[in-house]
Amino acid sequence: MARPRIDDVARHAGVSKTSVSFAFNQPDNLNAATRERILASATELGYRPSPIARRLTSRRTDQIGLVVPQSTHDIFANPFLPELIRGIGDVCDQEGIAVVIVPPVGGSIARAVDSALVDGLILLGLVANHPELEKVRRSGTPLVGLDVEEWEGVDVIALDDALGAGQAAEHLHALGHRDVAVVLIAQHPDSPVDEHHGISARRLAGIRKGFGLAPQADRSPDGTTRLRVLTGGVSEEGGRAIFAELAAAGTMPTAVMTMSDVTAIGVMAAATDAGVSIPDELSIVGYDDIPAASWTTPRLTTVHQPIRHKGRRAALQLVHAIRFGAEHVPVVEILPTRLVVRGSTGPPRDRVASIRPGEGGVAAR
Amino acid sequence: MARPRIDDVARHAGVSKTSVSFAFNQPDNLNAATRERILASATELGYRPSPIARRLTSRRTDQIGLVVPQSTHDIFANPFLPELIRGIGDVCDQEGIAVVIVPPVGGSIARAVDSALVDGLILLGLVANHPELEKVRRSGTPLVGLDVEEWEGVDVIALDDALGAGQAAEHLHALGHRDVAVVLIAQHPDSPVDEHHGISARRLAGIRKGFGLAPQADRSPDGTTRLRVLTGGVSEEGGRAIFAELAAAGTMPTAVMTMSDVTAIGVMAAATDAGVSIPDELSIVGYDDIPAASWTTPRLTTVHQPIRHKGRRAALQLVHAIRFGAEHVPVVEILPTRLVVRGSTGPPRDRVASIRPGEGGVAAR
DNA sequence: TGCCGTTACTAAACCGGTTCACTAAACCGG
DNA sequence: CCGGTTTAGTGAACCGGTTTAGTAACGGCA
Repeated sequence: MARPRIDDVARHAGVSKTSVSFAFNQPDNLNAATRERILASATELGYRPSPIARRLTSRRTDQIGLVVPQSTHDIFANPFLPELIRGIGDVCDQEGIAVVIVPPVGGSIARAVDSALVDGLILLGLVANHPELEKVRRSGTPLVGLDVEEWEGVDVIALDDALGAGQAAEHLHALGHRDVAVVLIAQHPDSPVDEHHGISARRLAGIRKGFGLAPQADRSPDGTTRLRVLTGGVSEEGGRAIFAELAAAGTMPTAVMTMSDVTAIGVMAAATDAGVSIPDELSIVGYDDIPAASWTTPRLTTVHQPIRHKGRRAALQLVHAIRFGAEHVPVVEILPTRLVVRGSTGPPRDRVASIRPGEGGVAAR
Repeated sequence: MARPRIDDVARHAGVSKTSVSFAFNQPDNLNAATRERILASATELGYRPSPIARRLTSRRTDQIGLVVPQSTHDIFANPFLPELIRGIGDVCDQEGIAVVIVPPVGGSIARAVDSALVDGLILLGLVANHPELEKVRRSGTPLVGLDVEEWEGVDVIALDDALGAGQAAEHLHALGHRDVAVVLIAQHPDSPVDEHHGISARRLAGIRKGFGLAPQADRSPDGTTRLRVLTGGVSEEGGRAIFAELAAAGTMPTAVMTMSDVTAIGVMAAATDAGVSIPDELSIVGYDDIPAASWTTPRLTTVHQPIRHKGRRAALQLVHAIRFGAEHVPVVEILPTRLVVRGSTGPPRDRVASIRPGEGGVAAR
């Protein structure tokens, strides 16, 4: 009744287990008749070589892991992830490698990594000072870091975060926005955003520069320009919560910049529900340029990043690192971003009236 | 230089390998001092128990596979999938089980399944007469089928496809639509849709009934009602292609029904680009009710299905099947669907003028 | 002192395959 | 008919852990 093993087949076919192994893996080593007999026995007994045992000798799992910093439920609320996986899949499908999602187990990324059945890992959204990062590196598995700072001996595929966010900030500044909410990424809702590390910190620096502010300042010396720095979850709901927070604050900013399109879409949806017109009463800028960014009305102004390409590059580097081991030379690759101006940004309302009544959106796409 | 093995640690710490194993798995079997010494040796040598070897004795991989009928690239173009995975993740994260994406390898699902490193499989989008299905079942791994017909000895989580699609059809019929395009799912672009099996066939049957047509008919006897049955890819691009196909056909239908929201969104985007107003000139109905269905303007009328719940149920049944083996009793569960009427459907234009000029949409969130 | 139950640890078997080193028989050219 | 090569197949070692069964040392108790 138990799963038949290779010895069972060998006995049934009257051969050694080596021959059974050959029948499946190196048929040319066997006489055609013998091979058929073995395969027939295997079929009759319902035998299939154990994938695990096979992996033990090959010492490869033919799997790579995508390490994400949050639960599967939360992380897949962001359409960025599927888009990234599409890129990873382009490489992995080709190579016969399966992709495993590796969320933290019991809150610990290191523990998840230690028990993960993979030949290599793509690390997503980990800040450089993450306490478990060094442990993960010591695990010995090949790593590719996405959106992390340069990292000794590890491949890194990242963006020029400050630049992309800075361009968006300049765009808003040029339109006349002086009171802008900036929504950073709340990774763990309870822990505050690190001002010195991570994606949010780098982008915030670019944004301040784009608005002509001093490095740590949220207001200009003359008080005319003001940044409201908030944090929100990366999901539609997170964006809706941000809008509610802003609406409850009394005065609304004239624009909102988010670190992800899905958050921006949430802000937009909540604004629309509340009868706030976009972009006249509120301009919204996203980040990523996921497909859904052009499904909204108005379409979302956002910082484009080549998500699928990023996934492909990460997978390619990882496959190379796995294949060539010590000979592999890690790469740090900064991918280009660009601001895509669509309909969700325009001059703030008080200036609209004096320039062009009616729709103040900037046409695009 | 090679990865240290358990024997290396044992030698270094001056104990047997059993003790090293204990240090990691059953610390209570060891004197505290010994345990610390072993762990120190392990750290010094950079030792970590091989996840594969571990799995060989435990005979569990602690992974489940999500078998998809297309490439990772194509399948993740549909936001349905991430939503499903969120549900699966709710269960798997809890149970310490990782989720693997299992696309066909070299076109063969059976081959992918045979080499998959999993304790069980969730099968997505496979028709009951799929040639490899029986092979997959014989692999002996626990299975849960999503959206398949009842299947001997296998858990099935599905929808009442005919009912949900039928309600949408009735809705369009009641609005006055008589010339409607129905976009079925093109699984393999080259192979025609099976009229008798699979999701598309079941839904089409419901649609015909909803329009008052005979079982195999695409026109009513009096010729007033007409269904144009097409197939398209499940992606925004697929939807855009469908619109192009319709636009090239000379006369446009007054409504389009699709089998997925993402296709509907593609149709809507292409229509908007072409200056076709929705729903006045073209009504659009989707299927699934993914989050993005309410990000469009107008919001998408669609058949809601409980996607995340479906994922959770599938994962729960699978975990149960894995845990209880022969004692597990397979279940067939039909989840409810409901039509959600939003803004993308309205009376066809020629009737709009006589009823209510201007926006003809049916309001809804 | 002798018996028993813990505690701490170990040798050997086992998980289910693949690979290495080797042999017996068949074949082949000179 | 002989030495050398090919074909077909085998037993044993190995992949890297866990588990089983057992032993030695020690303390407690009658």
